[in-house]
Amino acid sequence: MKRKERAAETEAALKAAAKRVFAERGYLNTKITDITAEAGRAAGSFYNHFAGKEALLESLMADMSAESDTSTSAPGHRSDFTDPAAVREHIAIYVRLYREHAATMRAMQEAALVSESFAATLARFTTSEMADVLDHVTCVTDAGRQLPASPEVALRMAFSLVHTFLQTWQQHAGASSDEEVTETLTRFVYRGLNGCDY
Amino acid sequence: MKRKERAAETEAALKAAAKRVFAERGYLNTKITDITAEAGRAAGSFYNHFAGKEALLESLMADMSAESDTSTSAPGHRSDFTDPAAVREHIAIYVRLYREHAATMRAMQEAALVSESFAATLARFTTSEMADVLDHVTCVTDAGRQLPASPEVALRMAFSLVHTFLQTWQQHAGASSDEEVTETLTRFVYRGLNGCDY
DNA sequence: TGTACATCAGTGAACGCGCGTTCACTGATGTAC
DNA sequence: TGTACATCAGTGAACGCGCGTTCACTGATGTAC
Repeated sequence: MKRKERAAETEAALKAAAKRVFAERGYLNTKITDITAEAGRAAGSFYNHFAGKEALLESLMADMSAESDTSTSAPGHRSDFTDPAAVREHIAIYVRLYREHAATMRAMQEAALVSESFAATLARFTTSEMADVLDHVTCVTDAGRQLPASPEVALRMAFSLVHTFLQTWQQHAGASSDEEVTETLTRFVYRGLNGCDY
Repeated sequence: MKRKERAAETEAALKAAAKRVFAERGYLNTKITDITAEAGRAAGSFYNHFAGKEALLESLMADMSAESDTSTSAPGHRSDFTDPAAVREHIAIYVRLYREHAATMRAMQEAALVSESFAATLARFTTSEMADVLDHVTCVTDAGRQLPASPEVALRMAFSLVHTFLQTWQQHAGASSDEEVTETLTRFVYRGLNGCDY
């Protein structure tokens, strides 16, 4: 079975190369031959593994989704967003996910701007991520505090804040540590949701 | 001088057509001939007025910048962000600007992803917008309250929150009025900056 | 175990599509005398 | 005011570049007997 191994190796090499190249010059600016060159393979080889650049990105996205599922299903996590630690914990998970998959995130963002179907995929991803924590937000109203909007909208704002901030922050990479970023985001989001500081 | 009039008319028609087409299918997905067709002109006519799609977008961007300058220089506006009305007023201005120039905003966003120079232009625009209100934010610390981060970073978070929210909101267009959107954003931003509700 | 054939991963030159850009042309407007 | 020529905005068919995609070929791995 050396054949399948070899094929799997090449496929992995193409995906890894794609991530590197996407991170460097972006998804839309990347040509198929950029990926194959970075992976050290011939142009034609690409199509033994993917139908096109879109299919490759879908594959990268699937990897990220899978990893996201495992990290959110960690047991015993705090689930009440009136508790600053709970907010911080969830943001930290997201910061880690973003750091690992920054290239895929950026690529998805670009693809979503251009393609309806990628926009839908990305929207589905975000929605599913939000669904996992929606009940954490309703704890705020249960505690007698007032959210800035409906739970769905408030959560969407929190997510877009985290998302955009991580995006701009990782461009000026290494400016600050994960912990600092997490703390800053936690402060703003906690206040926004709860209407008070901690 | 009928010639110059006619040329100016065509140029205006091309810009207006571009805005419509950009809004509908995005900047990157738009071909030169899409714009000329929408404007009811021949393909070749385009190059009498613009060196390319980029130059046209730069022109639209310049229009937006100009308008932004006039609207922020309105006299007698409230400039202390410990006052909810001041926050609301500024957000309202931004909501209006965004509504007017949604197509240009979206186009710039897309162009910035693909081109360094557009990324720089957009960054400059955002920075200059932020500079106009930075002192409003420092009022918060002057009043003895604690910002969630440095004034620059806190303001950047507020901006990206507003920006992203408007972007997703105008996709599901007409879901809510300008006033509602302004109020929702004001709530979240005010809390985030001041650490308390109003 | 050896031989003959089949299958598969990988190669890279070549093909062809899509679209930006050009350019010779037209008709209208402006200018010179 | 009239005539002859110049200039300009606009036209759209055609050209050509860039890049995605194909395909005949190679050498290696697997299979049949």
